[in-house]
Amino acid sequence: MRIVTWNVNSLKARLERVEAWLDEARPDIVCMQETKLADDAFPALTFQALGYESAHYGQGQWNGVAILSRVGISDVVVDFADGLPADPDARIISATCGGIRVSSVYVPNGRSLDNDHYHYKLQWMERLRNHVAATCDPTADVVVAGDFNIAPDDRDVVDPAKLVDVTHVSPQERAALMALESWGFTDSFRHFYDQGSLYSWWDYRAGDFHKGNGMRIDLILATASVMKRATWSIVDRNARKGTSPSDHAPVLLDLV
DNA sequence: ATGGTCGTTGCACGA
Repeated sequence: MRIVTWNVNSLKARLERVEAWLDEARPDIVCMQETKLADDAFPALTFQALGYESAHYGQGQWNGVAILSRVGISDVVVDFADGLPADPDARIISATCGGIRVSSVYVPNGRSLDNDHYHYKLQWMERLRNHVAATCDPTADVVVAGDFNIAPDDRDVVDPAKLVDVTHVSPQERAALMALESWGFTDSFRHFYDQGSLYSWWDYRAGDFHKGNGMRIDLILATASVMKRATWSIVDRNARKGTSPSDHAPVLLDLV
């Protein structure tokens, strides 16, 4: 079974490339972020023709998350299931696919450390942990995959010394991610590669991709029972090349 | 040399 997370940065702008990539990589479960579509604009029939059932939670214009599955999709939950007031943004959708409880998440960017959006980001991460703890068992098959907008540690950036007092690397953000992982998750890519220099996002500007100036912020978190089945993980940076790419590359995790 | 590009929308803003 192949599980993928990919921030497509507008499915409307990216559909042709997404279709071509799905045909090539043949994933079984795809967690997608930043579809930037309303639910009635989501191209479910296009994915159906490629063999995928799907569930989408969008608002149009910004955000928007989806799950595609070739191994069934049931018990779809949009937003957090914690009884608190709904998140104003469409940033999380969960479903059961092939026996795995899967969530596709688009963690808030944070913008800057002195921005209200940064506090929203930290609160969102805490709420994500509570959501997982309330709805899942750490001994079960659970995957939370998506754009976390957090580089877990200094191996996940090019030059840590240049990243002081900025989002994605602050101790508070990293602690929030560690708190989520401590519930029972492994950063599956890191399980297979303990070196750095393999990133999942590169700014469109300044030729960052070609300079290798990226960050690893797209993660597939998996519980122990899923990790026992894991055989390899990779970032497909080829998907970041060529005409009209997303600024993120897909991350893959294969299970037996 | 400290910018630079995208995607949205609408004549800026978010990432």
